[in-house]
Amino acid sequence: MKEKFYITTPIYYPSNKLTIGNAYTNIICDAIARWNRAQGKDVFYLTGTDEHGQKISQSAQAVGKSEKEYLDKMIEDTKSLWELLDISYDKFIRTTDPYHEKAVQKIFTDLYNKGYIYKGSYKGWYCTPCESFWTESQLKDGKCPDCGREVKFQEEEAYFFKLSQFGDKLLKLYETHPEFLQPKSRVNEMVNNFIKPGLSDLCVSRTSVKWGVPVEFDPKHTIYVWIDALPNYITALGYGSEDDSLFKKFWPADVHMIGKEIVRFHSIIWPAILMALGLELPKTVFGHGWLLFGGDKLSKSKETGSSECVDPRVLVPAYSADAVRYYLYREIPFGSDGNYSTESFLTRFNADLSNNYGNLVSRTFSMVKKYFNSAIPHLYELTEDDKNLKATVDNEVKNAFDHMAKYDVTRATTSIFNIFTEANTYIQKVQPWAVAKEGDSERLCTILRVLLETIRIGSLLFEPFAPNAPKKVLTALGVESGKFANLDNFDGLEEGRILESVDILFPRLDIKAELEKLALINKNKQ
RNA sequence: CGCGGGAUGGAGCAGCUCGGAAGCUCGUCGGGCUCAUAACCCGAAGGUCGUUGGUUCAAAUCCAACUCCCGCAACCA
Repeated sequence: MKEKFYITTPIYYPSNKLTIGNAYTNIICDAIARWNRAQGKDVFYLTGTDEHGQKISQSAQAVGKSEKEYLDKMIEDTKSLWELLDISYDKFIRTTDPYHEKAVQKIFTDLYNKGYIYKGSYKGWYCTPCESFWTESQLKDGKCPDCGREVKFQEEEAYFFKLSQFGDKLLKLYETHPEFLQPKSRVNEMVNNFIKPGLSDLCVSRTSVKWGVPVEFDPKHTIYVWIDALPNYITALGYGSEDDSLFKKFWPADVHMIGKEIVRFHSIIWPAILMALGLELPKTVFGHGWLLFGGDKLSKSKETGSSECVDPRVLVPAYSADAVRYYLYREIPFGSDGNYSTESFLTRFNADLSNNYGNLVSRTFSMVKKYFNSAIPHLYELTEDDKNLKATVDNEVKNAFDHMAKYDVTRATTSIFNIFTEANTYIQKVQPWAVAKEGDSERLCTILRVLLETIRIGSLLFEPFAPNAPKKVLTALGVESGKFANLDNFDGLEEGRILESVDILFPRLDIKAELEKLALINKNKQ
């Protein structure tokens, strides 16, 4: 049986248009999903949206629509964004999908029957216009942190999940499974901030919020976000429905990829819920860092006001999904926060994609055309130079695999590009044009074959990150894309086959002109 | 004393777990090549590794104190 691989993104809250920050998570997951598929694994890649709660109702009202109408439009936008970025998800879950709502009710009832949920009362500071409860510490100068108006202390009936029982079990989980929560530095944060001070029980229902899933046995309550949103990872697989074959096949998840701000929910609340349900825990929860803009965190409101144009809906049509994706993998150190800047995006585009990879393909193909009428030449005996290049390729292939096993897309892409850099250096060293002048045809054959094979291997490895340009190259080479094969040898091409010509993959950019262009677009948007 | 992360040549970063002649990318300057997308290759300049003190034959790396920046504190990826 094929090895399975289950990867998830968070489900996004569509109270606003998604930003490049949300897209970052999906872009990372996409490379990991494609990488695993290329290895022949049976991959399930899940993404979706979290569609309940007060804010959705408010956002819908603001534009004079029903929740359903509002959401359908937002979900359409979200899906088109994923399409734009070539996100190859296998399933898109909406928490308003009927099968999810049913399963969530079952889970809630199940937890109640098992004694993990009890009825109590929720006390807090209530802001009437916002219809929201706030804790003491959330208040800003004793007023509502959202609207700044007066709040009053209120009490309402609510159901609670016995989170407080799980402190020790969670500590033990972190201890015995250090790979559960990554990067490691996040473990201390959780333990010191939340577990050590003692976990309190979690409020899991509301009577004041109408837009939500009703509690089966007490319908004036709606199920609050925790038990509604987090279980999407299992309901998407059919848990709690008639057909749970996918659940049996894919659960537990290999990795929940999330942003660091929701680490707490995924490393404390979610495993506690799973333990209570008696289910297996995900193998890894990975809290990646954020994109920073001039050192600031991106927020939805800041995006338009920023001097940077970071809207993927603008960047992708102008520079390709490959470029936007590659930039994020390469420039943002995986796991940590990283700075996004338009200038460094454009610089990387030129330096890595045009000059290094694109030009390598271009110069090699042009020589094969010029010297051999585009027929893939024979590989004769390797010289020292050839063997050195081969050694580098072998080594970087291995590195790329090691890094991807840890989901480190930054180091993986770095390794892959080392291959292209090394190939460019090799060309300069062996000077095929000089060999051609000397008339040493055998040597020339070998040099170009070595280069084509190196390009083949590099392109195969690069394809999960940038699904378009490498595929063009592989197609031109007559190699099946999306499938790792012959990565350890120079025997993956069909001798004599005629290379198809390839257009310029990444046309070099005039950075100054592009910056001006983007600034103008950004200005008009405001 | 709330918790956590960071401070390394002009810019962005790696190295710090297991101390031993400071590295990468971009930029700048000089040279080479001519197959290629004015691309590619080689070389050079540029850093008292936040501050102070300690351990050591030896510290960016370990220890202590301090300064500055950033994030989190029950749902902004």
